Amino acid sequence: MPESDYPDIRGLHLFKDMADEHFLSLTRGAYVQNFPPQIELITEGDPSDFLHILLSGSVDLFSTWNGRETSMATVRPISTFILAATIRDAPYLMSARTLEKSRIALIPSQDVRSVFDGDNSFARAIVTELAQCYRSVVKNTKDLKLRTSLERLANYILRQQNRRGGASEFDLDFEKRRLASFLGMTPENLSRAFKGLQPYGVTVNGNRISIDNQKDLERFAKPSPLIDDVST
Amino acid sequence: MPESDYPDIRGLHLFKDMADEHFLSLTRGAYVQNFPPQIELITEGDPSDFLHILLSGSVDLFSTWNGRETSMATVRPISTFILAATIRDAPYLMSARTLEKSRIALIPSQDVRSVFDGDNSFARAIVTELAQCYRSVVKNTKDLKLRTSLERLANYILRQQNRRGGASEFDLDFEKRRLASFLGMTPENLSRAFKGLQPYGVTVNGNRISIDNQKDLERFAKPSPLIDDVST
DNA sequence: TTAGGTGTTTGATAAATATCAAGGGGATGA
DNA sequence: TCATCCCCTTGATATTTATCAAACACCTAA
Repeated sequence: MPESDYPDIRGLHLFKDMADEHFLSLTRGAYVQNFPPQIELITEGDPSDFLHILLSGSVDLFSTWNGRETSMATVRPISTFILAATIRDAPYLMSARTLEKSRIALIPSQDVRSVFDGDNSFARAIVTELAQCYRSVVKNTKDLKLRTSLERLANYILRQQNRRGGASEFDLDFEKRRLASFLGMTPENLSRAFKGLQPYGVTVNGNRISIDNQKDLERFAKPSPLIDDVST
Repeated sequence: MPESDYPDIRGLHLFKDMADEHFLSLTRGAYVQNFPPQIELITEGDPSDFLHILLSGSVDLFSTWNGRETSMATVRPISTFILAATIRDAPYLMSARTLEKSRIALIPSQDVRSVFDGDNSFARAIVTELAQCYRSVVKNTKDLKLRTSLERLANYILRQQNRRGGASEFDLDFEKRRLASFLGMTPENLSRAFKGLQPYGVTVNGNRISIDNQKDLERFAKPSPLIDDVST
């Protein structure tokens, strides 16, 4: 693994407080690779040989069953993915594919587990990270079970807006059909859902979303910190 | 906290390997309480003051939004709940209510966090537990997004059957309307879904489920270890 | 510039799911 | 024993969501 990648990884909350020697023993066995778009990095059900760290690009986590497929999450740099499987030495529950050209560090899961046994601040960082991941998935379940697809879309738009500091116009950062899959609907219905938000002041032009009437949209979407806040 | 409760709690994976002195400092501040049925123990959004451990009885974790409510999980003894919120010192994402008369140990979250900082085997046990919880929720999301309600019910029945060692007849262990909510459907539709499984050899009589044609049901349900296995 | 290809949108229709209203059945308590 | 309550079921209907087919828009490469 090239030393130039060290700072990025070291800066992650997960690795920030651990002892230098342990960090080194993680990076010793690690390697970094560049992948083209649309490469399947991980297939669900496979043993979790590596903890993955996305350094640049983006990765889609998805799952399949009985010929159907659904997008579970999008990973953006710089963050790890498939941490829980690594920790439990259990098979991956989700598959992963690159969405664009991506640079990814791979740390042997075995190394992660043994350093985790020997380095307490690393173990603690993992706990915090996992608790965060857990809470994200719980929020997602609430979103799915308590809201209609129109409400999910409305709240998604508000969350995106928040991520961009509240701008009233912004571009969707991925394909609509993947957004549809992530929101648990078909592309056709996403298209209709965008229209269904017009009465609340949402205009769509290609990938560009404008929120013309913030208040109306919020009144409809009823965002809740216990579902929509990213951090807590 | 009465000493008679120590062994049960100490036996949990979470507390098994920790130092005696740390276990004592957890139990010192803890107390045990008996609750009648239908008591709301926790309200989502509240600060996570206590880690809860269910010693006997059963507890429903549920969430609400905009006047709607959905059951997220059922907790059975002996296990903890609301671990992630405790760790992150973040508000509860789910509410909890007793389903029957329940005995619950309450450990101040502050104590959990400080022991967690000082006891490595405790920290590691928490990681393992959290990773497990995370994976459960991911499986649940896959179940929700990839399956129709009929398929979810069919797989639920097979999972229950597994939990009871494969018996071809068993009783549902909770109200159908809560099962419906857990599976993400209305009580009316659950009722119809049970009928919809008759062609696959499922008979329902009150709370009693019989699987008359295991093969047929499995062929329809297509259970997958990556969604339906409890352990991995 | 044009021809394909891919992703999106639209319309028509079908399927799945929810809602509303009424009826049934078992438990509980007077 | 009967009345009451609560839950579950059933039927009719409405809403939501998916599917299928076709048109459209945009991009890329010849």
